[in-house]
Amino acid sequence: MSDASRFKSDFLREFTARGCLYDCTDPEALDALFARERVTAYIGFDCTAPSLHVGSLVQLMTLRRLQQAGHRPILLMGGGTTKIGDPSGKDETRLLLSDQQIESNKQSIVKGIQHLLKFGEGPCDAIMADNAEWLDRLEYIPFLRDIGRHFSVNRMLTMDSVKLRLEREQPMSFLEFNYMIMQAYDFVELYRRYGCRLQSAGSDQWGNIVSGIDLGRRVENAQLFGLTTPLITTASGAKMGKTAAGAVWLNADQRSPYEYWQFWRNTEDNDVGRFLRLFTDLPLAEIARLERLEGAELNHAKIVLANEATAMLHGRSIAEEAAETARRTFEEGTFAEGLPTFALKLPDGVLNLAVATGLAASNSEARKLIANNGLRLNDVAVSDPRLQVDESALTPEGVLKLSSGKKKHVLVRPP
RNA sequence: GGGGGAAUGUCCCGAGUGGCAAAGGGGGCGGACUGUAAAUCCGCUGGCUUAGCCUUCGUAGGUUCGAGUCCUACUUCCCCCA
Repeated sequence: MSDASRFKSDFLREFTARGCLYDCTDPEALDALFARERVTAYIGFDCTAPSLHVGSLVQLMTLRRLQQAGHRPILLMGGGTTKIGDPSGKDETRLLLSDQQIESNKQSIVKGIQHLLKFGEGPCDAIMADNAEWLDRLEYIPFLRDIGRHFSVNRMLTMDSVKLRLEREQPMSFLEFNYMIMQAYDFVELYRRYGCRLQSAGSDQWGNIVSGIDLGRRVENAQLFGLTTPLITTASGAKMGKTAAGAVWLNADQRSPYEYWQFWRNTEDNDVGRFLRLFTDLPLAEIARLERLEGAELNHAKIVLANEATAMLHGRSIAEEAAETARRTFEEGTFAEGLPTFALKLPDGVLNLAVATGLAASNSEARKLIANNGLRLNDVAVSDPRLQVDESALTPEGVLKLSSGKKKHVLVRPP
């Protein structure tokens, strides 16, 4: 699947060369379709949280690359399917969200990723849809007769999303069992509404995609396609986008642009080239050059990666600010205004400050951090957990820098 | 319907003779070494007003000076017989 030269279409050549392609139904026919006409394609995102995280970035990049190659992407928000919950890859049923929660998550998600795609009325402007528009209105009996009859329960039981749950003896409700059918129906509905021919997603969605393709053939006699991207892990094998502090959210109000920049800056050496290809728009030749850097020189490539990834999500000037904050903090070791800042009243104990700024989860954890020589106040290690911090500790700039370890720094500025 | 087994530190896996804040991993955090990398080594890893106190071993009761450990009931899951 990695040989880009076998494709004729610009999109699939580029997509493959960047390491985005995992699997594809009928690659030859899809390639021909891409080469021949403007293709409408979609990816669905459920609204389970107020923000997507880095784990969804490959999918978002797919939509972006489709658009760049002159095709038309559909961003499908799962306002309806989120009410059911996707069982794929999960051992346990997810908590059900309220309709209001789903709606508010949807708004927030869309806001967070607006820079990645160009929406509008043009021929390859992105379209936003919400499957609640059609799923909420389904009538049970007609739906079962028109759509349900095309699904074989025997076959559904063999799909990984269901099979794995059954094999591991984890309960699966009938509600979740229906998720696959809803997703399949989405594909058909998007075909009817927008002439959508392709669904893309992560490789764990293969079964759901194929179900949609089958359904399209049966009810619309349409030839639909599926394209999956690899599950991205780091070179050390960890799932990407999960850090100790939790998921790497895309929305700025959950993970500041500076922290987002830092996330990319801390990429492992062995991931730099791959991540540049997957997560930036830089030309492949430029990436090849950056990737050849060795030793400490590779840090330059990581900075480029952080700049590009942050600029794409938040805009170029915000990325530059983040880069400058990082440069001042790490290269000069000085105070940088762009660090996460907390307004806290000042005569206070260090333990309280560490907890209030999120550097420690509890007083006990803060004590342990101090015992391990890991907490620093204005770059000086704190040795006494009972230390009281007052205004005299403020720098000339009127702030206080508190650090946990070498990398996590925050500022405290009294109100 | 009958019989047997399992549930442990709210990240995961997992040991646990009646004295247990509970072995050992993984993961995570901190330190050393570095390049804000990896690998390696060391420390920490329930909470609090931290020489002490409080809350934890599926749920609810009970026996005991003392229960993760014994008894009873319940819940969920696994295996066997019908």
